[in-house]
Amino acid sequence: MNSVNLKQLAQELNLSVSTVSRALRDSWEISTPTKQRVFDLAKKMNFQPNPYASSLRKHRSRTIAVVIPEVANNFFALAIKGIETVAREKGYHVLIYITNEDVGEEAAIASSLQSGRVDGVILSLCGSTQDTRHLLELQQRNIPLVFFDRVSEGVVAPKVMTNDHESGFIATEHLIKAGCRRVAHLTISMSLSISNKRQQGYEDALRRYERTPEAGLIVHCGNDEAANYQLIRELLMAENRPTGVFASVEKLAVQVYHVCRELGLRIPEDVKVISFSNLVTASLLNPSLTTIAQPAYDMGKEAATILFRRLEKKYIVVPEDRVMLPARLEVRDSTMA
Amino acid sequence: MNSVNLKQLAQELNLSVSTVSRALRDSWEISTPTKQRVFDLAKKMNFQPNPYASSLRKHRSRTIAVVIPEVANNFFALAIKGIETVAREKGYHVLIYITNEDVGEEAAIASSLQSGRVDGVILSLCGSTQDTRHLLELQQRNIPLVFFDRVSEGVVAPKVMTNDHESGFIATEHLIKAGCRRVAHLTISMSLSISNKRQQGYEDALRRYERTPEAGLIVHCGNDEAANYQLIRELLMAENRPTGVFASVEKLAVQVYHVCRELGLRIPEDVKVISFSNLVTASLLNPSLTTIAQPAYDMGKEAATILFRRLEKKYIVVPEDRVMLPARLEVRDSTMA
DNA sequence: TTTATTTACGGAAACGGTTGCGTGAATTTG
DNA sequence: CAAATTCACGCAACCGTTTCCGTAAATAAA
Repeated sequence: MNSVNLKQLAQELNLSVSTVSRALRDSWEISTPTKQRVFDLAKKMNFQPNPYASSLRKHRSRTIAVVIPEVANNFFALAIKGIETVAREKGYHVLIYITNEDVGEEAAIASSLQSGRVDGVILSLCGSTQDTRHLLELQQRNIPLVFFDRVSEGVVAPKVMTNDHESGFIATEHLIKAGCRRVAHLTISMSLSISNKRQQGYEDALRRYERTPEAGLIVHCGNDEAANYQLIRELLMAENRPTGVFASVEKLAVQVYHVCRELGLRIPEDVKVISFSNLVTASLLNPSLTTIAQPAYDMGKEAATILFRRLEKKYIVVPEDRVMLPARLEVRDSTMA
Repeated sequence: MNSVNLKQLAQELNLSVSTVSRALRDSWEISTPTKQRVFDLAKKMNFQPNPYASSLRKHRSRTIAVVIPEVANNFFALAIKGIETVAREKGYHVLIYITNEDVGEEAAIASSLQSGRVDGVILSLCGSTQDTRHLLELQQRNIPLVFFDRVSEGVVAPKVMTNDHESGFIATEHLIKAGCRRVAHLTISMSLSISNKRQQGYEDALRRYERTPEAGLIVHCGNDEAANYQLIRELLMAENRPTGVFASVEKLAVQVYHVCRELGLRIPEDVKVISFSNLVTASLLNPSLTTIAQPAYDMGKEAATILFRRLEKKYIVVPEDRVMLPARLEVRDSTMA
């Protein structure tokens, strides 16, 4: 283990432990020459203060938790990168937890975070979360919580999100203007606020262009890839199949591509496709995919920044910040007229 | 903060702190009825033991660090998922650190991990790492280290890797058999062992088919996307340009696609492309990309499993495990004859 | 019945920093 | 020159758990 500690430094320098501690924290109470001696020896012995002793005494761990539904997804990966960047800048450490879209796991993780292990939590809900008691309990323990992307409307906490309603509207409008008469929407959750907003945007766009939303054109997908494939397959095999598909997440767009390939449907001639996505290869797909790209990296940075603001200046109490970053429509071949 | 602690439980129950502590750990020294009383109250008061107090006392944090060069990359994202899965199963927590392919950051992170913050480290080197003193220092502090994918040959530690030499050979052979006379290799590092092995496999395949490796056909790329693009552009604009390209990482293959698009080169007619890659969209690219796919998720799980074996049973000392998981060749249109 | 052992628990010392308080010496102020 | 500050540092309590001992009572062995 790490055996060099304050006591050893103190002994070596004929100083008290407290003096060494203060010197290392550059306290004004310690004379410059003494500080220098301490710094030098600490460096020479490669002293690393035990973070757990410090955390125990100070009730601050300089550690945050990031809880996300999945990681093998460019959006969340970029968000993590943004969070980690800000965190390391601020001298914080980042614990990562993956819920695998399972509320049970999410609740278990949240519960374990009540121990004081982290100073704050950045979280993106899993698709099935309805009951948010586990998150309220976190807050009751005075552990600040910041949502990003998949936020909870029921929990009062800062939220970093994109303009989902507007984006849903734009995506749908884009398909309509490209000539689609029947536009379908693939969604992942009935409870997630972002899903509902995107769907609302979709429906509003339909009405704006004098179409009636049809239940059959809204497909609720889940976490089972094979089942999703079947749902999409049925959608596209129907006689009055849609000529445009708006996917709320990229994995569903990928499935649409596969289904079209199987059914011999041409994109964009037979079916036009648009999707929320941060795929780096969107422009290289066959055909290239029109996307609504979210500023994932910036969202991560923003969420982290808000959290650290709360952690470091407690006197600023902003119970419900809402940061809305714009998503970008990137038009490509999959929606060509 | 979390205010319910052992002392409060003890007071409430008219027991000593030590008894409550033992009861919660289900010690045989405590009678069954007492244990039950303790359990009940702990549950009722939602007691969560302070992990830092415990870590301080036990010199074990039940936390590991994962250090990777980047996260917005399906390979590393899947590896993290594998690691996190095993870790949570074992009751461990996962700290994540991203080096951004910068040795300086890697060294700083390794140095900070000497504090005892983590019980072990899982690491994938960054491309520029040559000096590994910062890793040796970790080991001197008795912090177990496990490499995955980008391993260091100079450091004695368990390594989870793929058959890079063989894969490099197979990839090159595949291009040759598809009819490529001149095969280029795009690599990311001159020091990384996996890069060297892949390149060695490439060169051995060339010799096996009676070709001489040419320096001009081996392109050393870096971290600057634009610079890489230019390098690849020059390669493919040369009069005696290669008819086959073997990319050692997927981001370079993506660049090849973009360059070909700009130059009007057809894949696979003019240039055939194969790449190490875990892209989910490989089959949907235009044209679909032939890949060497690494079992990223399993590599993460394996690395974590080895680490925990070390952490939990110290008496089994296996200084240098080497686990070699096979990569899979997935033939697609980008290498069609 | 006496002695040895087991049972079930309490006391207190760690773990390694942090910090409130105290103090002698040096310096400044009146 | 006396009094008030300031300076530079040490002492010891504290954070919450764990664990080494110790011990009274209960039980078992002799």
